[in-house]
Amino acid sequence: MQNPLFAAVLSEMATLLDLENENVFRVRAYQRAAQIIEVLPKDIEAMSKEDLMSIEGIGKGIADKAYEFVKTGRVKEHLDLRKKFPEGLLSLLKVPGLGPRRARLLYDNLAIDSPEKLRLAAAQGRLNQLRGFGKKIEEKIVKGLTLSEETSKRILLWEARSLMQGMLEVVRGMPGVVQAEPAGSLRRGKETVGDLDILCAASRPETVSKKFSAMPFVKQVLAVGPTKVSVLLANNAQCDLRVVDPACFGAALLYFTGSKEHNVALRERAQGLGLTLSEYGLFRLSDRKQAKPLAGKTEEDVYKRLGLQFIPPELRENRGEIAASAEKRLPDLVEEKDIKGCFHNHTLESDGVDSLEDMVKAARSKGWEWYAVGDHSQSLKIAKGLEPSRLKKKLAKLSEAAKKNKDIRVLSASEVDILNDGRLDYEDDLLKRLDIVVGSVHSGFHQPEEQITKRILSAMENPHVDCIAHLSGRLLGKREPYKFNIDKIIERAARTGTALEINGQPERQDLNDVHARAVKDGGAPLAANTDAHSRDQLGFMSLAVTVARRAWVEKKDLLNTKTWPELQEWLKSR
DNA sequence: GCCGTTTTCGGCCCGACTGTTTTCAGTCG
Repeated sequence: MQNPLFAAVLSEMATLLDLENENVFRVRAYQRAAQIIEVLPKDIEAMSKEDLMSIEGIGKGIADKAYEFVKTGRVKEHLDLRKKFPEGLLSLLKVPGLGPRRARLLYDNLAIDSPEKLRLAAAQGRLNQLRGFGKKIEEKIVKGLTLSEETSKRILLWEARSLMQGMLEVVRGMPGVVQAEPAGSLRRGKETVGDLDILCAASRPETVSKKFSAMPFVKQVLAVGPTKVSVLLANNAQCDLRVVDPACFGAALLYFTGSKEHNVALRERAQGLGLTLSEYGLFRLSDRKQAKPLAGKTEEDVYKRLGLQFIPPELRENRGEIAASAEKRLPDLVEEKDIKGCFHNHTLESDGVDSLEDMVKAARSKGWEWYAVGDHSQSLKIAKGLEPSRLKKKLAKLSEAAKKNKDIRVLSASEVDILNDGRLDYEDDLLKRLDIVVGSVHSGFHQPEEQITKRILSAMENPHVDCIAHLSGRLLGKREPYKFNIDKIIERAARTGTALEINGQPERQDLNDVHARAVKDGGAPLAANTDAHSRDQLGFMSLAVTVARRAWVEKKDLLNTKTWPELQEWLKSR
């Protein structure tokens, strides 16, 4: 899969062209193309130039470069551009407050091409000899240097949601606040969140923004105006609060939720209709003073006036949702209330912390109809994986639990390692006795793509294997995914009817949204699992469902929306 | 660089905040 690499090349070209002071629209075209390629479900290697050019935003220029990249592994113009600037200049652009114009000034006049040189020059007071660099800018950049080191880490969605909960309570309790909602990538359910965005409607905006910037949890105020505040929280997470009039809350929520690309596409659509859209509402272009909004109180109103179905926030990434909405063919996204059970959970027999009885009790209180409990297999020693003798004992315990719990069907399961050579960690006659077998890769992460792919493919060929867990093996912010061929795996999963898991652990969220959508489009079954290691972690189902929604997944696409009789039928058919 | 029931040339989303500026450029989302 060359797509991520080529996307990175395009993105860097955009930055370099920007440094060259190229036409901003040319720069934007490269940025846009990079974003498109990054989430393209099809491998560019397998696409013709015509295929590529049929995608909106990709023309002859980019298609030619894609062809060059696939063929030679590089793009000549990219290398030529790189020669013009030293490597460190690109890292300067990551400093908050430093964009291409100022970075170029620093480089041309003071030969500054790294954060270290910048810090030194600032300390020597050499910055303010430059035109446009006053004392304040200098201060801002020095602060930004430290800040970029501290805040470069994105927060996991799970953590961000719980932080947001607290902030919302505070904002909603402020005098004059009518309404407050989370916005930004958190509302869209992205796997990680760069900052926390809150939108609120209030009668007197300036008192809210003032009050907010003085809250005890605010460590530093980055910017404060009458309607917009940016602060750093105690944990170095950035939080933006925007205060608007209740009459335009919908337009503002739309704008503040993003994504940026979705908003741009919406505004372009508005223009085509002779309208203009901003956070203040939808207006006629002829209404210069924006005196009479056509829509703005709710998001639904704005979409409707643009001739669109309401688009759920999880889909707002400009990945075809606007066209689908215009043609009234948006998916009916799965919801957490549709979930009837879960395939992949652990108990204290291996590396969980709660007993089988407690896990079942927790599953029942979620209203599930069935629940599969499985621990790790013998090879995973670090997690106290079960040898065959212990597994057999556990099977007896499970059938006892199944007898005791009439209102929830307790199923026997195991998370079985796919060994380095592709064999499974238990013999077939033992696997046969389990209701659900979940196959996982927990070792050999550094094997070449072909070998890991082969292991997973051969596991799927085993008729006892029902589901493959956390396909990529990634841990967000800690471990990169190993290399595997997603197309081959999806094809095999569709043929063998093996489900691919959407794992709800906050660090995994694996499959990711792009892969999960490709699985759906490829006709293979999906299962949303908590991979819970404690009672509380059954809550991770909400994360798995969020990923599924971002992947355009409907109720019918997820195995664990099946009722117990439906699931029985599926198990029998395997 | 991309795109076209106004156009193959001339457009290309929209606004807030900041700082250094006497009217606006740069950055950010």
